[in-house]
Formats: sequence, C-alpha cells, structure tokens
Amino acid sequence: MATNITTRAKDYAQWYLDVIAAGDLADHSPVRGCMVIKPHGFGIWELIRDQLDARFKATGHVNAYFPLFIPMSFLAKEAKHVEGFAMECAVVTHSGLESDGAGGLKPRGEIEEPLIVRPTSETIIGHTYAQWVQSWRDLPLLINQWANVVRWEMRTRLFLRTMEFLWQEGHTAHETPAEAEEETLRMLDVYSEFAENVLAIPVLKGEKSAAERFAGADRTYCIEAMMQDGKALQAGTSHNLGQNFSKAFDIKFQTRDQKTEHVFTTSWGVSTRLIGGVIMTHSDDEGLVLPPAIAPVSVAIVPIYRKDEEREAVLGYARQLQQQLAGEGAGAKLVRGEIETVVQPGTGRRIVLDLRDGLRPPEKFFHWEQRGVPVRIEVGPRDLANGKAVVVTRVDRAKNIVDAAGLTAAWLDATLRSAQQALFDRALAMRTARTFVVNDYADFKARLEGGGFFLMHWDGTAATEARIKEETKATIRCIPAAESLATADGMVALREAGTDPVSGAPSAGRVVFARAY
RNA sequence: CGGGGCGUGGCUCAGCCUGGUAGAGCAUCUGCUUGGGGAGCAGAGGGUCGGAGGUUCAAAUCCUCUCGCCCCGACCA
Repeated sequence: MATNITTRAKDYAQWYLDVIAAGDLADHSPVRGCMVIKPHGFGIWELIRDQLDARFKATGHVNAYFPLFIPMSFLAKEAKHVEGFAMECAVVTHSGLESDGAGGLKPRGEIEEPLIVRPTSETIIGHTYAQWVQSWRDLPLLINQWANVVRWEMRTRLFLRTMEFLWQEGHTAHETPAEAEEETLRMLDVYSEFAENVLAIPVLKGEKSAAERFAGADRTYCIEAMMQDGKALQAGTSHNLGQNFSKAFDIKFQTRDQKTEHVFTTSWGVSTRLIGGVIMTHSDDEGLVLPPAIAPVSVAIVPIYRKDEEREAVLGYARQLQQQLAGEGAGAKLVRGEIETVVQPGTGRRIVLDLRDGLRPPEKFFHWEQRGVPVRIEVGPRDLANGKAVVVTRVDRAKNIVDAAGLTAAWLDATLRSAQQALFDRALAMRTARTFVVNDYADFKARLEGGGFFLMHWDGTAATEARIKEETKATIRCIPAAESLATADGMVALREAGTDPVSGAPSAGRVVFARAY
C-alpha cells in the first residue's frame, strides 16, 4: 500500500493532491493559484493536445495565435460578456519598474489604456474577424488557438481551477444561424468522442441552463463527467454565440443576395482541467492511473538481478523485450540518465527500460505505478531461464507470468486497448451506479450528500434553479441531449413530461442535478 | 473576499504554552552488503525556524503586520 497517499475514503481532496505529487505531475508555484506543470504532467497534456488537434484539423479547422493582452475597452463591448468576466480579469496598469527606495521595486509608469490579460479571446478575435470578413466567400472562418488564459480565481485547485491555465479555444464565424448551430454541436461531438475514447471518461452531452450559460452565448452545450466522489465536472463547453459578438465588434459580410449581415459565431474549449478529470476518474489509492492513450510512458520494464553476470544477461533480455514490444520501425533508443526509452511513432507504444542502479526493483515498481504507467513488465533471472516475464497491468494491478515470445507489438497494442476499455467500462459503471431518478425534493436533498447525478423534473425557470442551488449547492449540470439514460434505477426516459417537485409546476423533462467542481 | 487550520533542512513533523541560540524520521551523497512489492550497516552534507517590524541581555518560542498553502462558504473551465 502506498504510504505517501491519503486514501480516498479518508480525505478525497487530500488524496487528489497526493496523487498529483506522487505522480510527479505538478507543483504549486510561488504565485498563489498558479502551478508548475512538470514534465510528466505536461507529457499528458501534449498527448491530449496532439490528439485533439488532429480532430480539429479533421473537421476543417486551422490554428492561429491571438495576443495575450486585450485592450480594456474591448471587453466592455458585449454587455453580458463583461458582466461575466469583469471580476476575474487580471489588469495591467503599469509598465516598467523602479526602486521603491527601500531595497525593493515598485511599478513605474502608468499606461494610457489598461490592458487585460485574456480570460478568453472572443473580444480580440471578434475585432480581428471584423477586419478579415468582407463577403460570404470569406465564410466559414474556422480557427482554433492553443493558448494560456488567466482568470483571477478566489479558490484554486491544481488542474481543476488555476489562475492561469492552458487550453484551446476554437472561434468560428458562419453565414447562417443553422451553420453556427451545426458547428457548435459538431465540436461538442468531437469533445464527447475524445473524452470517451481517449480519456476513457464517459460524459453526458447536453445544454446548459441560462444560469450556467457562457457570458455572451445564446446557447452553451457541455460535456459533463462524474468524478469518483460523485461530484460533476464540466469537461468541455461549446457555445453558439449567435450575433452577440458580431454585433458588438461589427463583423459584417455581404450576403449572396447583396445584403449586409452580421456573422454568426461559435466558440468552444477544453483545458488542462481535463487532466484533473482524468485523475479523479481513474486513479486509485495507489496513485495515478492513466488511460494508455494519454500515458507518456505506456510500458515500464524493470530488470531484476543480483550479481554482475546476471545483470548483463537480464539487461540483454530486457532490451530484446523492449525492441520486440516496440515493433519494427521503432524510433531510435533515447537514453536519458539510466532510463532508456523506445517509442513507436503513431502508436501507444512508449516503452521505458528502468536501469537505475540506485533503486531496488520494488522501489521501481512503486515509482512507475504511482505515475500511472498502464503496463509494467518485470524480468529477472528466473524469467530469463524459463523464457517468461511478469506482466502487471495498472488498471487492476493483476500480475501474470507470460511467455516472453508472446510479448509482441500486437500483444502490447491489444493489452493497451483492453486497459483503455476497462477504464472506460469501470468509470461508466460507476456513473450508472450513482445516477438516480428522484421525484421528491426532500428525497433529493437527503441523497445529495452521497454524491451522484440526480435526474429530476425541472419547470425550466431560473427561480426554481436558483432556489435549489441556494438550498442544496446542487446545480443543473445539463439538460441532457439523450432521450434516455442508464441509471441505478434502470433505463430512464428523459423527455417525458412531469411535475417539478420543487415548484409543483409542469416540467417538459428531467435534467441532471449535481454538486460540481 | 468571510470562517477555520497550518507554515521549522528536499518531505513529514517535534520543539513554542513556561524565551537561553535547532532536533527526529524519511529523502540526498559515499562505501560495503543487497535485490521477484517501498532494504541493512557505517559515515557525510544540508535549516537566515515563510517574510518584515517590535518587546527583551537573549526570540523558532511573546506581540503586530504581511505572504503563502490546505479545508469550508460566495464565484468559476
């Protein structure tokens, strides 16, 4: 058992922090609310980024980069937007530093118009699109950017809510409302497919209520995931911005029938928060558990030996296994200190051989286990003599002795696939077991403490929603897109009319209530 | 931003109440023994006690201010 990790049962919040520390993912920075993403954590982000980027390209988008600083006046142009973000903007008011006369420094000159550090880029991009778009022939404009943004948060948590975070934000402009809506939903589908197939996180697709909507959007769609403590995590959002920003920034175009109209825009994003979601969905009391698709190291080979002559023989055996697992055409071996890595490009085969002499095998087992490595292979003199190897899979910590000859690239691909599937299945089973139908407000309140998604009728009014939030801290996570959903109470139809148990008013269907991160 | 808790070698903490000039375990380094789930022995290095003021002959310890972290609330990707 891991002694450096608090158990989930004892203290879930502390467990989360312990897993990040043990997994070598991130550190707190000297600046409140910010984090240093360490190489292993960033390696996960790179895999997320690359696989998402490929999906954006496949749906016709291109990348560009817009500036970090936005003139303060820009934010004021869209009323709801400024209302939503004003309180969390970092504002740059001075340039330069000078001595404060006491051995320290103070800001020097005040600048004419304060700059804000982007909390999101709708405004600067709206301004730019106004210059780029003249005619319907310039549309659609399908652009994404990978960037950092800053939101001045009161309470922060590593990955889940930091003052600065990394994300992508897609910004598109279209000729018609229908095209904008189609784009908004297309990207929601991209997120959903990505979350489930790459992150192995089952998500609910749906629309946000007006209260939860993005500031400046006509409609906000989201994917919502359930963490192991039963709380909801908004994992991605896609917004149909209608003409709100095109009117604010005067993004006009000449239509096919010679008229002038404002474009219809969308925006959509996911962030480093996804890493927090992965941690809280899959990890266990032993540390990080990573889906193979985003595991910077997918296999760790740990050699075991006593004497020098054993060492040479075992290392030869281990290296041969490493090459065999990587398959033909693998990249050159990368030697970093006492760790040798072989990667097969375009696959999930990222295999390290742990040659560190200072650590004993059990310590290496813990090392790779806590970093979430999906497969560990142990080879020692006994295995060498018998042509075997010990294979341990992280998802279930199952240990098996197998024939070394069978440890091929094809075997590895299949093993990683099944680990990926097992994680998804486990997470889905967990969500289903903790998704409940409730028809009574008192019942809802009573069961909320235990966590989970609660499918309850809602009359559609902001007043009822606000009351529930006030009284229970639960919010409407989404109005599900699906017709029905698997729950602990069986398959439940979501679109059947009913009665809101809080207000007693008629309801068009059930929505998902939960406490959220 | 409100309430609570905590800041002492890299990490976890003792010492603080009752001031007298800093300790333990783990980690690190060296050597030997080891090695299939967090090793043993021997030796070594490493701390302006979060920071700034103040009280005092003397401050990790008492007082004031400040910064940061964690938890709970309001806000949020």
